[in-house]
Amino acid sequence: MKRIVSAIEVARLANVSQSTVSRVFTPGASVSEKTRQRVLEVAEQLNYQPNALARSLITKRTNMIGLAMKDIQNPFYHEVLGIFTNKLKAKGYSVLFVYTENEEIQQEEINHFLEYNVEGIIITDAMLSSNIVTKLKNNHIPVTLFNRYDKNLECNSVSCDNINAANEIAKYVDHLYCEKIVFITGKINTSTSQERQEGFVNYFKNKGIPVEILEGDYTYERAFFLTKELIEKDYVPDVIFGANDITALGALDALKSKEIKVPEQTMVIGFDDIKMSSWPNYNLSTWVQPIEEMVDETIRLLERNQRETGHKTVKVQGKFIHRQTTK
Amino acid sequence: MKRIVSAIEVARLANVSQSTVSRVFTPGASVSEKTRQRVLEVAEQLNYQPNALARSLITKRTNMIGLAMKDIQNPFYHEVLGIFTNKLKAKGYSVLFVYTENEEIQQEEINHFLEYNVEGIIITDAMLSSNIVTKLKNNHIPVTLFNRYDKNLECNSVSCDNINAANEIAKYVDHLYCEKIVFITGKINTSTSQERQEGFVNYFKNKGIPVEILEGDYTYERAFFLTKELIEKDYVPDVIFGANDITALGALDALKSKEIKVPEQTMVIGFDDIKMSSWPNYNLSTWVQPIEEMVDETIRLLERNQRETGHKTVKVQGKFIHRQTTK
DNA sequence: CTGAAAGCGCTTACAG
DNA sequence: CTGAAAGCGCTTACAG
Repeated sequence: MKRIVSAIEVARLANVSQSTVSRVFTPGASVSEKTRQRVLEVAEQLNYQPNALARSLITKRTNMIGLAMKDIQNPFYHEVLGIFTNKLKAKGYSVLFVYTENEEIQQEEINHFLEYNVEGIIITDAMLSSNIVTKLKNNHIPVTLFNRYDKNLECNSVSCDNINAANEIAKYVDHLYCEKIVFITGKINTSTSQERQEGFVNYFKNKGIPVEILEGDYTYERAFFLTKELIEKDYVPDVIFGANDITALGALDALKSKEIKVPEQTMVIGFDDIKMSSWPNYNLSTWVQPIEEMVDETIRLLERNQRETGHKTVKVQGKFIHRQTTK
Repeated sequence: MKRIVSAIEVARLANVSQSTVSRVFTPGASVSEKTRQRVLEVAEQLNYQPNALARSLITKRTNMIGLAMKDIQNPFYHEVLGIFTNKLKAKGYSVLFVYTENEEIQQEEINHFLEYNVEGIIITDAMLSSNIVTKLKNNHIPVTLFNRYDKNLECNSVSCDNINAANEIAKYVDHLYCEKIVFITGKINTSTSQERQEGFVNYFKNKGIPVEILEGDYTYERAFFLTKELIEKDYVPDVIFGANDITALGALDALKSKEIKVPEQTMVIGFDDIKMSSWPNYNLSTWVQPIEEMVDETIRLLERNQRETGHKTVKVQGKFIHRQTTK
């Protein structure tokens, strides 16, 4: 049904060899201007387009990057996705996209990437087993974890310096003389939630100030419920720090529904700076993850691995942005 | 640097021909159980994986679908993306993902898909020029517009029956005895906004009731601004119908910021039923687009075109869901 | 600057 | 059930 026009047909019509047609479509190859024009004309007329698959087979370069993503729920990752595809496109890569439902990427999804010979894999918001990392290493295909980190995994990782960020937030909260301090975690098995908790709680531990830890799961609904429950138990915190913005937004809405004044009675702080956080109705104070920078670093690590082996861990800083939910 | 293990190497080690190795990895091909086991073992040991590129070259099937998406801002499309990739994966397709910044998909993006010989293209939340549609038709590659429609374009289209939906909403509003009725449009050059406006406005036109049209652009910010402006001019509508949920949410927040009681003073209705609309703090009444059904239809149309030519337009119905922003 | 030829890693008639 | 061989559409030394 579908007939692919090949270089041979163009060659015949243009009265050149197939090699010459190929050269016309290979940047940098030497072809006389006259020949080039003729070939281009015929190609246009025949609707010819070089077959990337055949080309990849011989050049061993596919220009494809596998991108796996979880948690399509969190708007943060949509921004991430948009930036990744744009930057990757600008560098001439295509994106093979996989949406995964598990916290850990499955063998099946990785096989998929391998079959297509992707030149690199980016995993956002999910983890890999060390088995898979090893397998990938054997196949010499570089992997970068985006916004996740595991010191036992021998692969690249790019994330925010969560510990330091949470520490800064704690410092900020502390200078506001808060006593009743609440941290709502994200999914507790994620490095992001663990690190943010560590940075936040440790600061106060050193000062002998207790922090109430509530186990969330990075969803709005859970944070809403937890906060509501808190208020119903007559516990009105001075500040709630949510492990991400969605969490903080859930807490914020629960506070509002209970008619707690923000920031007067309770302050709320998030993490990510998703678009919604700056909506007039929320105006959430939060930690800005520098997505662009993180994406750039991720791509840089991947490209670096095309020349040399080994893996690197990159932590970017980001910054606190003060809006209306903190004093 | 990267060395691909080929079927030849497996064949040598397993003491069979390369053809046999190939057969082991071709479902339905006849191989003796004994041979199969031996080959599988060696393959495992060598970390062998059939090369999808080489396979595609000869079978003329790539199992790749090109998915182009705009407006990564609207959460509706994230849900769409998640469902598409899952359903496509379940059918054995890979997704080549492109994020586009223009309302109209560019030639460049399409070329990209063509080079990789995708078996079908899905365009969500964006349009195509008729030029490109023609080119695609010449290349026999089926296209389906998702949530967009243009009667002049000779390609498949799947969308909600927006006219009827908006008509139903109008009917609902009407039985509540509203007089001051506002419609906030989306991007005015989109079929979705146009159709929703048509269905809504025509109903009232027939009754001689005027509808105030405000030109939005499918963003929260714009809707917030327009609504705020309205209230500041002392015009408090009985109902605001936003062309999508994000628009309605912007209007809703503006109303709240002006301390207008919802739904008592002003009712608000959206379209899409994104996750946020059911957040406790919003509880937006809206029209549910049946995404799953729409995605299924889209894939069905694409697969249909592998057997027969021609194009179809599918309209699904969806339903109104009453929450707290309407009486 | 250009052509003939080898080869990338597969599938699939064809023959046995 | 299995192997030898042709061929998918390209790139790229090699030779001229």
